[in-house]
Amino acid sequence: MSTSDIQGGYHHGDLKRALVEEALALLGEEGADGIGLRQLARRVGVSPAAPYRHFAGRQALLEAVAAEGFRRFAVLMDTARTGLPEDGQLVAMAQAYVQFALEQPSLFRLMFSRQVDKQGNVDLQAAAREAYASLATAAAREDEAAPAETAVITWSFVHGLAMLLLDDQILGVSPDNRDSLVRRLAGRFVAGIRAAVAHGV
Amino acid sequence: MSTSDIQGGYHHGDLKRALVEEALALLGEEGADGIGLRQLARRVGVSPAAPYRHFAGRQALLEAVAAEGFRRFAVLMDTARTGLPEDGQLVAMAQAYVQFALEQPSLFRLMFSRQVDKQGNVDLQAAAREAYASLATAAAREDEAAPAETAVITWSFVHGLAMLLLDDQILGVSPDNRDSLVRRLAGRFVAGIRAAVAHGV
DNA sequence: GCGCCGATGTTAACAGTGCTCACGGCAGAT
DNA sequence: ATCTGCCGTGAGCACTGTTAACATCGGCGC
Repeated sequence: MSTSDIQGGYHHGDLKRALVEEALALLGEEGADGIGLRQLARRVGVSPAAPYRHFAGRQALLEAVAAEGFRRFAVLMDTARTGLPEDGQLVAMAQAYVQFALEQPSLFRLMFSRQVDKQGNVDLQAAAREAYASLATAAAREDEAAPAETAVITWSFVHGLAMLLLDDQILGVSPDNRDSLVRRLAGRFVAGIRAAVAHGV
Repeated sequence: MSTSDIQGGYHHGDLKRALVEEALALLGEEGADGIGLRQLARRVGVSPAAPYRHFAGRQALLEAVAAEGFRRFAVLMDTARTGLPEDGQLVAMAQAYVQFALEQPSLFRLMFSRQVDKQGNVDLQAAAREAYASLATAAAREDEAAPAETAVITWSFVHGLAMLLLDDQILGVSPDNRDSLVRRLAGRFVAGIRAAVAHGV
């Protein structure tokens, strides 16, 4: 009786999970602002106060959703690189990073918004770190002299690119040429790193 | 009688500006979520419905605040590069970019949040573009073969770095070593571009 | 089998919010 | 002096997060 059992009764069965899932579904339709505890409770079919048995408040619920988002993000990033030669992993992961951001814009925004507090939520913090781990590792491999710095630079570039695309800030980008743009930019960026490493900066 | 005149009367004088300024002040204290039209009206000393004479709604008010943020951002970026040799401008602007984000975290977040819609607000869109202009120009100068791509890559890197620092996502960063870290990373990034350009990628 | 009890749900209520609408007062143009 | 339009007021609606007191269920000790 652990996950989604006989939910037809006074007790729901697995309300906590149901709330998070419903919130994720709702995030696909509207932004994080439109996601409220009462609306969520209504959708799941419980009273407005029921969620408070499982979450300290709205923020706690949002943090649980964000943590789940980071877990899915981590899986996606890891899937993107498996089976590829080492010198192609970075570009592939950059594409996956951007793809996730654009396919789940509201979730991605929530994950990096101020509505969730990574300092005060260990679970969330751990999920976030894990998501970056594979990207950082691949980036660090490019530059054995200064792995940490190269990792941060790469991560910054990819994250920023995702953000700017999400904001539709880059001119002349349409859904069709977007993938190729990301591939081109990421390739160019990686080439820059390799050139710098090769010629000793 | 254009700005802040005799405000002691039935009519306020320059309520629109007063609301935006109060909102900016409030942003320094709490996040954008804590900023409400009623609270704002209360602080300024008008009735709850008064703001609706100047803004279509809460979102419009937030967009005006964000636009003002972009204008200040643009000034800061431009100030940062003036008087410097061309080959040092990029790093200086990167520092200014990050500094702005860290000094006004709530405003910066608002500027790039979904709460403001850059597509549907021409004023806001223009202010945003202007803010990036000088950074993009300086970046484009580095690579005459592919100026646009290099500009986007640089912009992505700087924006991502600011975001990650804002999120306290980068390990081992404290207020004292932060500036030097940004300078080092930005310098390294620029060196990468130059190496790639010099050796033809 | 029985009663208790903690976990989990419900109902009612409070304060606060965005937003709308009908109204009222001020100021400059006619 | 009157008219007109801008700008602020007040009341009210529907909604939200959150809390407190109460109800119900399932499992545990007896």
